Amino acid sequence: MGRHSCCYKQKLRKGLWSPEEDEKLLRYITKYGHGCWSSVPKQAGLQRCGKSCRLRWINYLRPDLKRGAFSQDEENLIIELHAVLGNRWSQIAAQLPGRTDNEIKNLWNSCLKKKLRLRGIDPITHKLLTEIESGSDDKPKPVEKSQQTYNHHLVETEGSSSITTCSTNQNNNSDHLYTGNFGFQRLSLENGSRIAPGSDLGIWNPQTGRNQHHHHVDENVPSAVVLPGSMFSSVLTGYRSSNLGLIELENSFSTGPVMTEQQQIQESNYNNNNSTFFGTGNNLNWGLTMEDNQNPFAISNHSNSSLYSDIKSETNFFGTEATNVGMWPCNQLQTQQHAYGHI
DNA sequence: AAGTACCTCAACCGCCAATTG
DNA sequence: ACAATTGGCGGTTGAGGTACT
Repeated sequence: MGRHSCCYKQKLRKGLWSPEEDEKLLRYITKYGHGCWSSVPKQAGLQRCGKSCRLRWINYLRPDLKRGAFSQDEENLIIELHAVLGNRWSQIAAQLPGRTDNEIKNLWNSCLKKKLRLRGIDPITHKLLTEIESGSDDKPKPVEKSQQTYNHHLVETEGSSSITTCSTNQNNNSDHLYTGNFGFQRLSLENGSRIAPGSDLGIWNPQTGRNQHHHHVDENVPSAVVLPGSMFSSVLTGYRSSNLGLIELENSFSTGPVMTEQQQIQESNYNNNNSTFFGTGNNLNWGLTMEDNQNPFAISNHSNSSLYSDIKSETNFFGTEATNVGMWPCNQLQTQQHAYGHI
């Protein structure tokens, strides 16, 4: 197929749209909506195929488009999303209101790829070019779906190969392992922090202002389970870093509570009565937490409904957009939003 | 000034999956 | 159940503009 059947039935215009055509399409859709695209050109009096009308509307005419150059924030976000999603432009565009997949794709191909190379980063794998040249065996991102079947144990990864690279120093500061999301908060984990298996982690490079490495913490890290006390040693204001958690990648971009981790939590052998919360969340303004003394072990004995009984509203959750799973000290849960993060 | 190379970006192409009849 | 149609996506193209020689 390819070209739709309507294109064969009559001689249709191709190429750039004239202002008159734009006007016709805009007027028609504003008044009637697009409905079935294949019938739009006829109704609107256009010598175009429906597919062409759809594209013109989506990429140029619809009123919610943000015009003009991409901001630095947007560029950074695209780079981070690309590291996770690869060339899934429509999914990337879904995280940038007012931007189309087409323009993001164009920006990537014409500009961002080049910028990354200049920084010494491979735009396909998002790894340092020097690492690639030296023959690293690490597989490139994005994580394939098949890799996202995490096991459900929270384990200490200190000393494991997944995390030891985070302990190197750069710029006279420790090379923090940042966890977080695509919002505007960044949480740092000092070397030795405990990471959930199955997590995707990034290491923030202050020189480049972005993640330089991505690590997928092995699902079968053999260490024991514990998370005594605070997991996050500091909070910095900045941009996103990586995904940390147990939620499937696709779900991490959904808009409502992600229920899939329920089973994961229930199966967790996390067994600790101290103050650490195991928080889960997803994007936008929703997050799921376990309250009070409901450590995951205790919650695992609750009914399914109680596990998700506490859905935090916007006011209690500072995170935005894509989120995975995280942990934070309970004494900061309600009052110091920036401290616990939204992961 | 002219020719060429490069860049940007709107639009098309071809494929796939979902929907429709 | 099947084929045709449709919507959606990522890859690619090429016109027009700009920079360089």
